Amino acid sequence: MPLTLKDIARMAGVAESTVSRAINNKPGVSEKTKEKILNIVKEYNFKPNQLAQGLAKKETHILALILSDLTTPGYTEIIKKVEDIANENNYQVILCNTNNDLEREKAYLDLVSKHRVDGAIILGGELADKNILRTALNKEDAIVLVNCLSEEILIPTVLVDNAMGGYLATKHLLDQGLKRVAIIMGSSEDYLESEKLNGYFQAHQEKGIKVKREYIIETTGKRKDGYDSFFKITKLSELPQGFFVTSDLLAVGLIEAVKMGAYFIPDDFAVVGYGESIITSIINPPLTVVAEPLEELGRLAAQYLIDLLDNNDLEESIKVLEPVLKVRKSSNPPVK
Amino acid sequence: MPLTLKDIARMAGVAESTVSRAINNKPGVSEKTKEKILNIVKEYNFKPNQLAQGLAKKETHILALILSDLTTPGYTEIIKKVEDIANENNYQVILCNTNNDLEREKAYLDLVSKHRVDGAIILGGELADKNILRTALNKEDAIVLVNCLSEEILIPTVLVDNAMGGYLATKHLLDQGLKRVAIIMGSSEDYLESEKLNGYFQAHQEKGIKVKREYIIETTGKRKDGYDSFFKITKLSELPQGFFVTSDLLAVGLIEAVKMGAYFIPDDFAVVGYGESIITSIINPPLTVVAEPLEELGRLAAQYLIDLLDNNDLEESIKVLEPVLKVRKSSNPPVK
DNA sequence: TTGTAAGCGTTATCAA
DNA sequence: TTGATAACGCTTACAA
Repeated sequence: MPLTLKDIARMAGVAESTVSRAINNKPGVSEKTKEKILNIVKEYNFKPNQLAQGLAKKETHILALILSDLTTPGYTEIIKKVEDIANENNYQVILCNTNNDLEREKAYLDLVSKHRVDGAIILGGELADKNILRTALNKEDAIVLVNCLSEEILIPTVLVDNAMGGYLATKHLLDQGLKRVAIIMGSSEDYLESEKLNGYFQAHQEKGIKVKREYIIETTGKRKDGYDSFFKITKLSELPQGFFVTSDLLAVGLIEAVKMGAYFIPDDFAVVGYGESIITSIINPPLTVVAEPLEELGRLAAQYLIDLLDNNDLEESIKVLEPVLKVRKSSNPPVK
Repeated sequence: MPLTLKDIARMAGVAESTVSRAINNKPGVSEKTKEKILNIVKEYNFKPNQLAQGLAKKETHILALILSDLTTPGYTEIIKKVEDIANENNYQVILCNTNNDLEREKAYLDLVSKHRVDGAIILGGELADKNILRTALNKEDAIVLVNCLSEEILIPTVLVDNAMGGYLATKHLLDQGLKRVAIIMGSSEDYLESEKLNGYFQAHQEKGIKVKREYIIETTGKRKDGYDSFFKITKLSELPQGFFVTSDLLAVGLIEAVKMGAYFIPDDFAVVGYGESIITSIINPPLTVVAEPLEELGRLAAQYLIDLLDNNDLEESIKVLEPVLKVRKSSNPPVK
C-alpha cells in the first residue's frame, strides 16, 4: 500500500492540512514543522496522489497533444515546441497517437471531457474535421486545432496556408518557363491536400496555362505511390517538365522512379517538394521545398491553449501562417 | 460547470449508485431504469470524471510509454506494437517524450507513483540507468524497461543483444577479407553503444586481428559527426577498408562525406549500419544493416507490463532478443 | 501556526 | 432492484 497524506500526518504528529500546506509550499506552516514534515516525506519517498489532487483542485496541469501519425515529417519540431512552451508555463505534455484510428481518437479526445487533462492540441490529420469533435467534446473543453479544420464547430485553430504553399511551388516551376507541371498529391479529401491543389490551379491560372487533367495524380501518399506515379505519367504522350510533390514520402518515391527510368533531376525534370525533413535533406539532389514555420505553429498553438486555460478566454479565432519556398538544386533554379 | 453523476441521478430521479451501475453496465439495475438513465446520459453527453473514477477504483487503465527521443529510428514500430497490445487488453497508451531532459524524465516517471497511470514502459536512452529510477520509483510501481538497463534495481527488461549486433556487423566485414575495419559510434557511456563496441572487439579477436585505437571513433551520434568522422579518419596514414556505423544518422553523415571525398561505396569502402529505418532505406547505395526485432520488442514489453498489472506478478527478469544482419549492396557482399 | 471538516466525483458495501 | 453512506486521497475554508 502506498503512503498517503494521512500516514505522513500521523507520523509527523500533525494534521493532514498541515502536511498539505508543507508539501505545497503554502504559507501558514512554521519552518520547524515544515522541516519535520518534509524530512518524513523524503525519507519515505512520499508522492501525493495526483488523481486526488486533480479532483480537489479541478486541474491536472497536463495537456494532451493528439496526433494522427507519429511519422509525419515536421511533427517532431511542432511537438518539441509545444512541450517547451507548456513546460515554461508549468504544464506537462502527453502525446496521444491515434494512428488514424477513429476509436482511439475518440478515446483520446475524451481525456479532456473526462478531466484527465486540462486541454488538448489536435495536430493535423483527416479525422479531426468530421463529426467526432462535436460528439466527443463539451462546449467548455479547451481545444486547439493545428493544421486541420473543423467545419462543424468553431475551435481556435492555427494552420499554415497550404494554398499559398501550393501556389509558391507551382509558380516557381512555371516561372522558369516550364509549361507542363504535374502535381503528385495525397487524397484530395484531405483538406490540406486540396488546398495545395488549389494553389497549383491558381498559379496556372495566373500564367494563363491550362491544367491538364492527367497531370493531377491523386494517391494515398505512400512512397510507392510516388514511385508508381512517375511511371504512370511517363505513359502519357506528352511528358511534364516539372513535378510538384506534396509530401516527402511521395518525393522519395518519385525520385527513385526518375532515377530508375534513367532520367536526371533537374535536367530532365524539375522537382519541388513539400516540407523540410530529415528525409528531404537526404535526397539527392537537394530538394527545393515549401517550408512551413513549424516551431511557430507549435508555439502559437501551445500559447493559445494555455491562454484559454488561464483566462477562460473562449473567443475562437483562426491564425494562418505563411510558408516559404526554399530553392535548391532539384528545381533547376536559373543561374544568377 | 460540467455535469456529475449527482446531476444525472437527480434528473432521472434515482440514486447516484444506480446511475453508476447503469453506466458501468453492472448488474442490479432494471432494464427500464437503465434505459431511462442512459438516455439522459446520452442527451447531455455526460462523461464520468475519470479522476474520481481512478481514485475510487485505484486504477486508470492507462499506460505511459516514456521515451528519450521521438526521432530515434525504429521507435515508431515499437510504439505501434505497444499501443496495439495495450488496446487489445483494454489499456490506453500515452507517450511521454523526455527529450533527454532529466527533469522531464523524473516528472514522467512520477506519473506512475502519483497514480496518474497504472504502469510505464521506458524506452531506451541513456538516462534511465542512472539513479533516477531508484529515487523516482516506489517498489510497487509497475515498470518495464526496453533497450536500456538498470544497474541499481532489478526491473523487468526486454532488450536486443547489441553485442551480438556489433559482432555480426563486424564479422560480416572481416569475413570478406577486410583487414581494417573502423567503428563510428555514439557515446560509449551509453550502454547499448558500449555493447556494440564489445561485439566489434569480439569479432576482431576471433579473427586474430588487432584493433587499431584510431579506428574507434566515438561521437555524439549526430549526422555531422558521421560526416566529420570520415575526414578525421582519412587523415590517418592507413585508411580503413570498411566501416561499422552504429546509427542511421551517423551513416547518413558518413556516406555524404565519402561521396564528398569522391570515393565509392562499396568499392572503396564497405559500410554496415545499425537499424532499419526510412532513412537507411533511402540511402544510396542500399545499406547493409543490423536489424532489430522491433515489433517483438514492443509486444513483449507491453505484454510483460500488463501481466505485471493483472497478476501483481512481480518476478523480475530480463529477456534478450537477437538481431539479424540484412546484407545489401553497401557492404560489397561477395558474388555468389 | 495549526486543526477540523466539508468538499471534489466516483465506486462499493450494506440495508432496505 | 434500489438507496444511503462510507470510502478513495487530497485541498481549502474556517475555527481554534
